[in-house]
Amino acid sequence: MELNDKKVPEVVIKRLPRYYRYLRELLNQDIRRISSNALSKKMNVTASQIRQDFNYFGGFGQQGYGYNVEHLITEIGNILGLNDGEKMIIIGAGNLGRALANHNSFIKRGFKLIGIFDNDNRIVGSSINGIRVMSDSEIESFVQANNVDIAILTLPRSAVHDMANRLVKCGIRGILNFSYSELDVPESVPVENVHLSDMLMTLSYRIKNQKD
Amino acid sequence: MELNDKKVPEVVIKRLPRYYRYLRELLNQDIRRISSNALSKKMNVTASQIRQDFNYFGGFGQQGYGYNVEHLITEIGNILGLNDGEKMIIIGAGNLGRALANHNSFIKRGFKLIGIFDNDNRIVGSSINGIRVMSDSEIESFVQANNVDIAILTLPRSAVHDMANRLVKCGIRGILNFSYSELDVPESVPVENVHLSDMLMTLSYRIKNQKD
DNA sequence: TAGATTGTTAATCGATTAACAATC
DNA sequence: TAGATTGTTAATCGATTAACAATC
Repeated sequence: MELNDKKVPEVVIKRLPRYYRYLRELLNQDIRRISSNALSKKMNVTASQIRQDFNYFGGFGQQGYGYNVEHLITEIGNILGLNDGEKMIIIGAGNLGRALANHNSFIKRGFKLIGIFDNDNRIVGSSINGIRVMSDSEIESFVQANNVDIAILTLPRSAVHDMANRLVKCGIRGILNFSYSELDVPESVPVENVHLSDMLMTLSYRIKNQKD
Repeated sequence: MELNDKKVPEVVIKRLPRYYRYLRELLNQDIRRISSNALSKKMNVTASQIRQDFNYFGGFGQQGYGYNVEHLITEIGNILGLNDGEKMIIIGAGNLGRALANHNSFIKRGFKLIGIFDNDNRIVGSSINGIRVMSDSEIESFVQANNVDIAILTLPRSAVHDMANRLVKCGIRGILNFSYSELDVPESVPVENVHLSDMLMTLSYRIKNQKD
């Protein structure tokens, strides 16, 4: 499947995981074929948008038939790189880091958690969900030796900037950041931020303005 | 400050917490006044957008001077309802629920965590970060008695739909959902989803397409 | 007053929706 | 073949950016 020359808008990329989720649910229910119209009703978007979105990547349907669910899942999975077995590490084995390490459902879908790091020597050497906790000082060598793709940062705000710099220097390819602070890394290293406070604030606004 | 009659776009609301964060940082550095232009450089957005955004709420600046940082923080805080002392509960005291309960920085900013619930009787009655863990069966009475605003759901996928229904019935006003499943609640109850798998997928795509 | 910077209108850009010819 | 539904172009809508008059 050749990519169109048109650049895929960010907003389309953000929708792909949601399509992926719904399509897998369909397949679970043994629904093997679906039209953009039927899918649009389930997902509460327009059929037009679905067809436009898929056509950024070349069109996966067939006129008069619709889309083959299994095929579509495979294609979207490939677009998202879910079959590449991206390797992840968690940095910061505090409450949140440990929770994420234990939460297998966050971690599956083709992503492999291969290391956890902390600067507290009392827990270095222990194991969380079968994964060894290593010392912060080993990060560089580990990332390079294992070609780590993604680092999940669950560090205090004060530590996160230095850590991001270290990671960029040793070749990390992407960062999922849970610290309440925006990272200043080169454009070439994509960052996704999970700012829970921001989400609470947005929620608060929406609650407050419910009846205006 | 009177609201304009124009409806505030969702995308503007989503930006408010980020403004709030940056402005607080400025105040920390004892910067008491800033122009849209200076702020735009720090935040990597256009000055035009900043002025447009603020003017949805009536305009907080002064020609020839710029914006008073402290005043702006207060106004945005009010818009977001951060001074309303919204009350929250966490439902599901597994790894993630406990991590969130312990993570005071997620919880501050005017949001009050007043209860944790779980269906495992072995932990009911214990305490996490000074907050009592109660039984699932007490949720309805607790929400009603305490006027709980927000429920944070850290439940298994299978349990989350029923729970959302129970919460809506007893008058919850908003939901922050960590389960990998979309909730089907009335429009009147805003939901924010934290879908970590989706974020990893987006990150994966961006890594994969870095050099195209 | 002169300079700076907002508030606001107008122009541009991009994303969503509608429409329909192509085609399975 | 007739019916269905895509792929794709055109129309609409909304959000961002530019420009500048108002004003501190």
